[in-house]
Amino acid sequence: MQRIVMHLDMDSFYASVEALRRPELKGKPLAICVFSGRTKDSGAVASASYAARAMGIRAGLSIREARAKAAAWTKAAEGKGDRSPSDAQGSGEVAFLPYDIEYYRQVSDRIVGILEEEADAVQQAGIDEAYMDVTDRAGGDWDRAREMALRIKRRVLEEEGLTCSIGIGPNKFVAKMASKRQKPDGLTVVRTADVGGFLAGLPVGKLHGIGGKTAGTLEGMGIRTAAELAAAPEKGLEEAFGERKSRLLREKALGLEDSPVERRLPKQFSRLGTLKEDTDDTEAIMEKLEALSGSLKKRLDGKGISFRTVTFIGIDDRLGLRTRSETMGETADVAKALPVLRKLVSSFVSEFRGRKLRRVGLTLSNLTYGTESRDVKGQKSLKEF
DNA sequence: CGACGTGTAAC
DNA sequence: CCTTTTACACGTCG
Repeated sequence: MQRIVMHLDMDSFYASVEALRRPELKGKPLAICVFSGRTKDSGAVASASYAARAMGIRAGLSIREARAKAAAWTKAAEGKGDRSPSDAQGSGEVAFLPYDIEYYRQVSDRIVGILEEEADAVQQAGIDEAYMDVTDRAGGDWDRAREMALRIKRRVLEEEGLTCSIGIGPNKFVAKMASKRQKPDGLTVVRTADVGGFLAGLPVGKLHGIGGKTAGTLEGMGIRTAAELAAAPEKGLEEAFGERKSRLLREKALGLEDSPVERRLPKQFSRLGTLKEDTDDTEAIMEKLEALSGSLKKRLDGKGISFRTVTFIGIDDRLGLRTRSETMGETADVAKALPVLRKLVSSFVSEFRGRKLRRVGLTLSNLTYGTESRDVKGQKSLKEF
């Protein structure tokens, strides 16, 4: 049977969730911010509501830049005595709210619960998106799949008060591209026969998985659209990208992909934070790492996860990132990670003497789920579950 | 092959 | 002067 896959993407997820908590904010320009704590306004925007996006505020901007955009907008509106619809909704009063990932995770988990009731298989792909395989339930019928998507959108709206956009296609890649087509509150179906036409005119950089670097290289080769990429001579691509990646690029251009929708367990957990001031002092760094590891501990303990590999992440004053890691002989808990981190940090600072760090963090990986322990060869040595 | 470090990508 | 978190590919080393 022809596979049918959906991709659901929540609309400006963080901002919409905050608007639910504080209904007076609904429809207003909101910027959900990660305040780094270094200065009053240091940090970045993690998500912006649609009213804020209309002012040019979007995820990734520094909070300072976002405030400048908000101010510029207000000034322009005042100067013209203008009250256009988007700005009647509250220009000049962009709400800059702190981001609350714990809470967003709770909402996200409930939405995934809904999806699991509606689909044959669900794969979470980030806090605000998920793939669903609906082949069996739709009986391979695109119209039925569309009805299912409408039902999912209705349930998410009724039960969580949130809108989302859904794309439907013959595989995950096309479904993902389709969900981006119409937002917010969109629904886009791309049948197998329509895949070619759907992708052909898209700039290569818009294809999921092709970022700035790859798009730049392709453009340098005169390849600008998916159709041009699909038709590009194999030889040139392989010279630039190697065999494996070339094949991947070609498949993207053609919308060919067939990986299953499957529940995945995280392979690593990490936390990164900004130091009050740049430092090369092991003790100051350890203090920050202890705080960060505490929040990781909560997440791991709750799920009964242990790990073998600890990675120290250091980001210097020029924003260059370096890592140092060590794998232990047996699975460990967070308490055992601290002495390992201390070792990694001190070797790091002596190696990069004079290079002060701005941000530090840690990653825990090589995970073991459940209560079993594991020896060096990765064999389960106690109870299987 | 496992371990380690880096780059790319998406969020 | 700028966030966070995760995944994965690739090169290299022993």
